[in-house]
Amino acid sequence: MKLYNTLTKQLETFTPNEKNTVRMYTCGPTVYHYAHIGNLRTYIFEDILEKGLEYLGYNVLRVMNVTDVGHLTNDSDTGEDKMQKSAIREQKSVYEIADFYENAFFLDCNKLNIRKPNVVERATKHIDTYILMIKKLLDEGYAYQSNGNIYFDVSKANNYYQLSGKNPKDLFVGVRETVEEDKNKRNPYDFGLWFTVSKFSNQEMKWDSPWGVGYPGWHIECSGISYKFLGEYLDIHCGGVDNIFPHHTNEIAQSEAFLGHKWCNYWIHGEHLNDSQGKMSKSKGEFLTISLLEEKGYNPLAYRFFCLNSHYRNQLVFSYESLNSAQNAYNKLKNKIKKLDRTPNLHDKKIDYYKDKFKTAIENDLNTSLMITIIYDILKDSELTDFTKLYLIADFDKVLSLGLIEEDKTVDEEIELMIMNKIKERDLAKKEKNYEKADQIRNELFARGIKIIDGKEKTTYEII
RNA sequence: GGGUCUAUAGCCAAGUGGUAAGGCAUGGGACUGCAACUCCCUGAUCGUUGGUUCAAAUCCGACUAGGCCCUCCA
Repeated sequence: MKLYNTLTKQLETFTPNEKNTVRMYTCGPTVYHYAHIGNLRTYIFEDILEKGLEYLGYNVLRVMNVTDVGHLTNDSDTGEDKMQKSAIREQKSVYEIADFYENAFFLDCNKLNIRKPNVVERATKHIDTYILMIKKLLDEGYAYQSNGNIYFDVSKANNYYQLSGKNPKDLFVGVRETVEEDKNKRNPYDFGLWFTVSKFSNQEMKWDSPWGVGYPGWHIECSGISYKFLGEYLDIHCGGVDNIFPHHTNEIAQSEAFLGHKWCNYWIHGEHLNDSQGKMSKSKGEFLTISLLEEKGYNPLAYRFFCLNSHYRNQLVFSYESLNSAQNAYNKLKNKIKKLDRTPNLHDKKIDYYKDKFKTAIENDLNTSLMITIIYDILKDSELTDFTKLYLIADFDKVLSLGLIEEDKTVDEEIELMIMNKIKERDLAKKEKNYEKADQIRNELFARGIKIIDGKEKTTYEII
């Protein structure tokens, strides 16, 4: 399996620390608002990675955090905590907000067939672990206390700039003016591990610590949760590209300083979904959520299909034109699969051939577009029986999770009889060239979710 | 300014040195009373420009355009 590693900036053959087990950590959502479809693109990619690894025979242990504390809001409103801000906006406690949006997040994931990771942990539930880590970092000189807060000293870290590819000499150039300099830091890239002096007024979430009552820095939660649930050695860490710096960079610094050795071997990042203006955000343009797409008549899985048609490391531009095209293609594809004959008749001559092709696509840095093409190839292959086609597609859909194989919709006999009578009636009307009546029957059935299909030999129907 | 990524038909997109997958849309045809569904046919020399090579969309350089990051972000 080849994956692009941000750490080394190249495609690498993936080898986990433990032979058949993959320890994988993925940064989760900050639950202060609904996720937009751009956020969800990253979770789709991670879902494919997890399932792809499983398809190749690995046992994947996946952990994800849910951030329910302490992130700043976007740059238009300075010095407010996102959770706090939502709490004020919605007049709920920060914990109620977190519960609500965490739930909403997993509902969205569910609609997109994104499987929930084995372990999902709230940031606020592991304060003791962060304190333990920070203590050690202080003891070993990686961190320092300054004016009530604890900071990580970036100059003590090995290869601090490796992941982001930044050059420390260019530190100050171009740093945004809106960012207020924290005078307590020794080095401008130093980052907070624990705050007792809050930038926010009425910070609601606070915990006791050896350094006073306060709250953890943003980066320590992922290092802490990963350490607690996956141990000292991590195989894969994922997230969106925007996390490369500073979040993941800082995670590496603090985790490796704490552990005293290399922590994670593969850093895999998903590119963004953009709109015509550039990066999608919650504060700009239309706030695109899965629910909004549903309201507009789109199937969430058509959005998944849209994402899978491109590569996770390519920026993808969202437009309704593209989504329409994806939904069209998705429906047609499902339609073709629905028409396959389900009579058991396995003919396995080419099963391995297609499975190998599919594996190769996974191994090629998750080439999802190619995976979908293989489905089309199978459908067109006249050497395969329908049953074999269904078997293969179902097998591949374990990774793609596009809901390609639907359960047979059974119709009870009474209704079936009714439909057949209607069809007979309509055929008669057609024979008599009474098209008005024929169309009326067709419309009537359609309104009840029954679609008439006029074939060459006979008329059939389909339940929609 | 520094870093990083990208540039393939109307749109999405694969391609990792040997003469351009796939999908959507368009147009034509078959089927139909009409329509829908379905089926068949239909399109590009790969941003520009140098170079390496027997051979480049694929490697290297320059240029152009664009995205993202530079302590909020998937």
